[in-house]
Amino acid sequence: MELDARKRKVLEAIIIDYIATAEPVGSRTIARKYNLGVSPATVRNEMADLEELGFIEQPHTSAGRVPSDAGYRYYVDCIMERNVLAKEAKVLIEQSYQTKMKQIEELIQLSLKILSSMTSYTSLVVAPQFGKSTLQLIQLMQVEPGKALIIIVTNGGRIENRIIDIPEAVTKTDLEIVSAVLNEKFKGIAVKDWDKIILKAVQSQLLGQHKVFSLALEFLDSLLCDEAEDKVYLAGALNILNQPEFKDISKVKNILELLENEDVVSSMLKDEGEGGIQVRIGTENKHDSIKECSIITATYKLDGKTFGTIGLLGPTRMQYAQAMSILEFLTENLSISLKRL
Amino acid sequence: MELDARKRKVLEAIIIDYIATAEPVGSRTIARKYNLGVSPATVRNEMADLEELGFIEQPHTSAGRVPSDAGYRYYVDCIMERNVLAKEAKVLIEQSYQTKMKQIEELIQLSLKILSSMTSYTSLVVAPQFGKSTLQLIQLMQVEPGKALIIIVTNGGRIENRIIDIPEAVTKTDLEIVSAVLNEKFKGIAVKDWDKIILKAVQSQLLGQHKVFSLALEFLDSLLCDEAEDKVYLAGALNILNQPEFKDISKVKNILELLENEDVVSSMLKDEGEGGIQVRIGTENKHDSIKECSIITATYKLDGKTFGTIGLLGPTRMQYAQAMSILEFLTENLSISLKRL
DNA sequence: GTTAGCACTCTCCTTAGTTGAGTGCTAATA
DNA sequence: TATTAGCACTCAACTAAGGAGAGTGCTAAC
Repeated sequence: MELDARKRKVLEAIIIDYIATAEPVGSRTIARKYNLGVSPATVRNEMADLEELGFIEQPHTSAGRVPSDAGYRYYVDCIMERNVLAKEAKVLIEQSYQTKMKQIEELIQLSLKILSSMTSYTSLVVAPQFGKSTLQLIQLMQVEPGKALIIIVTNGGRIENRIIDIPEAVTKTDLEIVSAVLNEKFKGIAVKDWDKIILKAVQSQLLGQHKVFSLALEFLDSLLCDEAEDKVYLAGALNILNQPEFKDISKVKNILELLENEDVVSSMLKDEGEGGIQVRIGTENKHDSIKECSIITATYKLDGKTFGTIGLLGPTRMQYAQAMSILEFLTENLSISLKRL
Repeated sequence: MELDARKRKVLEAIIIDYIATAEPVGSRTIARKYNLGVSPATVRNEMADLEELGFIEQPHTSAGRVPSDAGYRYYVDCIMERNVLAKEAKVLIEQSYQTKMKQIEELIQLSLKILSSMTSYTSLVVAPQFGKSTLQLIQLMQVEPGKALIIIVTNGGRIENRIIDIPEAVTKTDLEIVSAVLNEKFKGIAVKDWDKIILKAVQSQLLGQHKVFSLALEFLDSLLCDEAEDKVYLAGALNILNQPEFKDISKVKNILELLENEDVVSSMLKDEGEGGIQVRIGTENKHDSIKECSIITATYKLDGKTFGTIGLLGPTRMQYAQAMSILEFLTENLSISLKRL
């Protein structure tokens, strides 16, 4: 759809003004503040057209106009200029990533904090899907007779551990042998490639030797099952309370409840269209409670492969340009820090 | 302070009614609903006395009465009968603890969920202070050249790990030797007893042999420092939104912000008076944002020693008797499950 | 000591009127 | 033909006034 230049200007002015004020925008305001060089009457005519096209709406007869989801969509796709992030903001982000992180979780929490404090929206992450990591180390150790600690380390600094019950007869040496075999079999292989077939093969091949094998394999198997449940982190959820459109407590409650559900958050962030920054506006979201919100997502990488998704949740009346450029610059930095880990 | 029987009855009726309705209670309501066998006028006289004593208050001249913090305090200390928990509730809790838990964290999260769902208040835990645990296993492993994983397991199923940089020259055998020595020195000793003095002694004794020692000891040292920061968990924070006294969004915001701060939550739960169930009502709390809330806390144990604190946060208009008995029964079950871990 | 009766107070709700922002339409203008 | 000034109209938001209702404190009678 092509709009003529003036209509675009009017739409842009309405959106910018509404984003800033959260109040319906009138023709007079636009004509005066966004010097288009025409009278309010002319603007009114343009607005009537834009309304017919579905880009703006009137809350009630004698109010100003408010952008519709379609309006925001057009703005994001066709009007908005991709903001170049201010130097100070870049420096701020880069400095924040200077501190040495020890764990991948710390790094993610840090990223969320930066995002939320810079944008004052809610920031979300679905963490490294386990399946995409490759194994660096697997080790079994005796904790006390009858109990063993099994621990696996993957690239990106992720560590998983569990204590399992083992037969009392199993010795430390047994555990070391098992560890050695498992390391040999799985080291350097992506977790998602340890599919059931490989597991089964190893299992049938080695089962006779030690009961511990089957227990260890059980653990690995359960890890594979857990893989489906991505880990979710979020920060700045309470920023929602600052938005005037959410002064109604029941709306806020619905959103915050949604955010407490990891599966939901994970599905919210999953983007079909790979690559780059995705924007989902208002009703484009599946979940009812966030049909008045927009979500901006980006992916971060490790070893060149997409590793996880990080996103921002705000009202549809969102600072799209600014938020997108912050998110973009931050994911770059996150990916770099992740590699250094 | 001693109140005569009828004043106690009136106060009790006011509190029970107010807890149920969240509306100021009038003399007529009490006389009729809580059949005291006297007329509203008599009740009014009693109420005037109770107000003078500071146990109840009037929001405005022609409203009913509302309990004051002092009123709740008197009720909890002197009037309230300690509820015996209903069989069904006990069964519910016991059943919930049947499922086999693998990690202490899971166990705590489960407890919080039970608490919040049964009471519809917010439930809080400050987790096992590290210092109270005893070491079961400490182990160093090579992950890749130049990087080692250090892992320690304590009783109660707590596992801590970190990846540290080591000189590339360090071999697997070196790490095993170091692990063996550390295990020998520290196994079975409470973390808080590895005080700086012991650490220093070990350090000076062994430093010459391997650089890895100093790195490992550094890790242990940093664990000791981290000890001060208790881990905090919470569940059901959004239950606050259901309370009519918190329909004002700014109050809610203040409380939820407070709950996001781990140090604050930790200090809220710390109870000076050891043992048993503690109740802190309204202004008895230090933090301004929760001066309209009450907190009930209890401690749970491992090996006979107090291990952590679990608590409930609700409006001062709280179901004290019920909440206390649920909390009491739950901590017993939690302590038992913890031992089984 | 208890109670009925009554005047009084104060919040809450409803109604009506006023204000102001903003619109759409029409006719005049460039 | 596109633009604009003018004007009547609409509707939310605010304010003021007038009950209605709940509850009190006081007094006098029981």
